[in-house]
Amino acid sequence: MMSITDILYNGSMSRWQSDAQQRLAQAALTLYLERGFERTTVAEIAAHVGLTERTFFRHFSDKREVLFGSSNQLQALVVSAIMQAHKSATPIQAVAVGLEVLGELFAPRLEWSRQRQAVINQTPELQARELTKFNSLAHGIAEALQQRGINEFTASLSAEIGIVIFRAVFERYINPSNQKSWTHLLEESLEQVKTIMAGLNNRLPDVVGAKRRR
Amino acid sequence: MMSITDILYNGSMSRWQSDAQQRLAQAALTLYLERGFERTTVAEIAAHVGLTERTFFRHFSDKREVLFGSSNQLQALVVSAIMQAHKSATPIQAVAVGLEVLGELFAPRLEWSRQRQAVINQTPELQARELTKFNSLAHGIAEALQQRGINEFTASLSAEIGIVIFRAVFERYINPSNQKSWTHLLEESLEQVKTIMAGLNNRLPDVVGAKRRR
DNA sequence: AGCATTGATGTCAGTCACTGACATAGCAAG
DNA sequence: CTTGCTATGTCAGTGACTGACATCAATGCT
Repeated sequence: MMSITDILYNGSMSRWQSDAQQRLAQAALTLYLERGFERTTVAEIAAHVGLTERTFFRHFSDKREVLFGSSNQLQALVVSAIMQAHKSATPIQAVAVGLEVLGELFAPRLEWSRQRQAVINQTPELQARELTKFNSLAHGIAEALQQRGINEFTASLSAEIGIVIFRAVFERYINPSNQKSWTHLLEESLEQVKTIMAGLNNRLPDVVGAKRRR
Repeated sequence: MMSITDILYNGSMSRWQSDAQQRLAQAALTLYLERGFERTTVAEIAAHVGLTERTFFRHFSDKREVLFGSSNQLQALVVSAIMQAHKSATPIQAVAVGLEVLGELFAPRLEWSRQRQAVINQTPELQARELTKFNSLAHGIAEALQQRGINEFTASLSAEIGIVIFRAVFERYINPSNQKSWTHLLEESLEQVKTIMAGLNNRLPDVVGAKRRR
């Protein structure tokens, strides 16, 4: 069974020039915070660590991607947890198990996560990239659920609900005034979504039905 | 009370050169379908309707945005319907009402919607833009729900669940093999999400709990 | 009719993200 | 010491997007 560190560890550490990648990512975050994303040029980032624009693009496909290196690891973690969830777990329970393990991922990097999120929240281009990462994560989760024998429709709906919940939990977890644990916030959000959907049963004096009957 | 056509009608029609915008959008979709998004240049699109690259950018902020002109109207429609939903409707019912009216929007434009979606599905850049539109729509819905007196947490969760459901419905509605009505697909998806969330109650032989107790 | 105004468009020069082709240099293994 | 691999540099180029300024036709006012 893979441990968290197994999954997180980047196996292929080339011996020279150990961490151009890391240094570029750090410099990028710093500059994005100082000058803003749009007002910092890739050449600047590279120069700040003694490298060239061209080298930056050999490490990151994109000016945006430099902030999203960890999302692959995140996805691997969630998927792995979901596949190991108890066989009798329902789809939403499996997703919950997958999301719960992320608490251990963010706890140590709280301050970094806040800075990163501050930049993203100021930059539409980065928000768009974040959304595509979430979308990719949803697909990964849906796939994992299908391997648990769940049909595609249920799997993708469950996965996307998982993302909705993840985003809600993360936003509140990151908030400086938050006191609650990751797991606690997760349970609250799950419960809230369940409650919301139970609201489907409410009898209406017919407004929806009115159109349907036409 | 505003009608659909009231909302959709673009009030400020300048009399000259009435539809450079429309013609650019049409040419763009056509070219994106033929050559693919990345292999068509903005200059080409403009040239195809006898205009200049610079003029394109006066009508659309972006090479992508040319495919998303109708999303503002869509958002206005949904929001308007939600605000007019019966007072006793639960949050998810209000959202359902909002989504239902979209059936009338897509039915007449089915073929166009399919072509547009075909291009988007082939182009990551456009998928990202689509996700930001959905995100914006979610914010609009959440705001509308808050104006109905719903707290922010419930409102934004309901709104994002609404988006998840919308995407599921739309994807199936667009599918050439689909026979079901928009409303029918909507009801199915709502019911499915409710069922999924009900799966939270399943008693587990403890896998989730195991970690929590540690 | 004549003239000033306004809004849509054109022209031009420039910035910056990103790419392909080719060159260099350090370290490793034989 | 030579051969090879890999990270990096250099350079030229494309295409999205912007700002500044010019043009031109339709409008409205006199």
